[in-house]
Amino acid sequence: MPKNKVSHNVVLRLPRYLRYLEELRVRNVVRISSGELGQLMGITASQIRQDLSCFGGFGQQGYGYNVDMLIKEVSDILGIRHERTAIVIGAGNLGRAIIGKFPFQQYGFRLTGAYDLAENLIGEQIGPVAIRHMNQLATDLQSAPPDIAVLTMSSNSADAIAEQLIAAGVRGLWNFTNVDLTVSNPNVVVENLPFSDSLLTLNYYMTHGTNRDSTDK
Amino acid sequence: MPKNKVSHNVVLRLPRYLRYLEELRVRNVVRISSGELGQLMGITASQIRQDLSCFGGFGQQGYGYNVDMLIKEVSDILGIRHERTAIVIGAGNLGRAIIGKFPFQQYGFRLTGAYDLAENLIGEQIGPVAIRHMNQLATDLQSAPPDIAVLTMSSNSADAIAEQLIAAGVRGLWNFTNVDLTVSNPNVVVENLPFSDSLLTLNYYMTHGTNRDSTDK
DNA sequence: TAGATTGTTAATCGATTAACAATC
DNA sequence: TAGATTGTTAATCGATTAACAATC
Repeated sequence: MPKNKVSHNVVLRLPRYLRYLEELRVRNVVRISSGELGQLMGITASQIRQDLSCFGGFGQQGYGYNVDMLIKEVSDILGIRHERTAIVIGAGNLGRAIIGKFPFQQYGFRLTGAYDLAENLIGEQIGPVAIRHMNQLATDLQSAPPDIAVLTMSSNSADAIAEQLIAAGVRGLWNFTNVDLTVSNPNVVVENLPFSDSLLTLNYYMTHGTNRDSTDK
Repeated sequence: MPKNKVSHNVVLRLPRYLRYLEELRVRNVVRISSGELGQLMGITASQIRQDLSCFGGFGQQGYGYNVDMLIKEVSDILGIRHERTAIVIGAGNLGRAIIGKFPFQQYGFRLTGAYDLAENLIGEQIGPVAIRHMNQLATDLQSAPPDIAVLTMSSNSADAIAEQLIAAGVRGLWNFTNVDLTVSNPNVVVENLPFSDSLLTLNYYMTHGTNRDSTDK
């Protein structure tokens, strides 16, 4: 569908566009120009138009973009239309937070299972799912592998479990453990989200100053 | 301390260098060349040398880099040496996960408080801290504002609380809510970590294929 | 219509990669 | 010493910004 090559940087900005557009919709804003949106997001109007033009012409000269329509378009680009299934591996506090609070539906996902090793958690109902024991995972995967798995268990089992999931046909890994997963299968997509990297980035700028562009002597 | 301008991209890679180096140390690897490290991380040797050279010459011709020494240097660059204090706002599952599991110490932080609105949580001890009521925050901030605050409460109070924290002297915000915080004060650093962006990026590549570079017809 | 704003092409800027002399 | 690998300069590549004709 994309007209040209779409750079990774563009892909990273798309979800942010969507968030800002949804906030505009909440505020009952009907139309927005690239100039206004850029000001809101702290980026140039040029960049917005350039980014969107990778996927089509969604605006109108002299008018700008219809917020509702652009939300639909960006959602489609991000694949939200495809209903996908997800399971969560690990029902500790992080797993619970994600199972209970994360709005999977809003992003086109349906939560179909959650797994943990701790006996005392098995059977507990959180949000839409009941926690099952890890030793049931293999069987469950065989009957109906989910599209993605959310990894919130401890880092040391990450590689082995990832391998098992991929062998069963899981096509996406949303990885909250602190080890980068690298997967050879080119049909499997991995998104690593190491919290520590984010804190260290914060710490860097607290230490060296936030003047990313200024001429520091 | 940095010799030249340090681009944001470089800063984003530093924590990842640190993670890989620490893994090498665990595996008792004493020295590593930019070539080997690059292969491990999936980036070019040139990039590693270029990145590190922003901060100094840490290697040795014909030898490469001493792992231990480079860990120290990168840690220093990232400001881990500075002992900093942190509080967590919000003691729901996500807050608990972070309070209980995140290795703040390893990154130079000391957790000094946690706050929530829910009466039934007040006083509960998690890891090193006892949960206090949000209405004590103002007083606590007055006597000893922390260096950073970790925001894990619901998005709708984010702006107001951020403002309160900054007014009290907090210099860094590690923001897990789903709204971007933008802060006018140039001395305050914000790191937004919206989970949804990450899931949508995953979804994009699942939808369009992961061939970031291949010539897609 | 006149004004506003798009999509796109061209110009600029910055980041990554390649190359190599220096040297451990 | 010969081989390996750095730090750095130069070349390439890609991403962002600027400009503008097209047009709602």
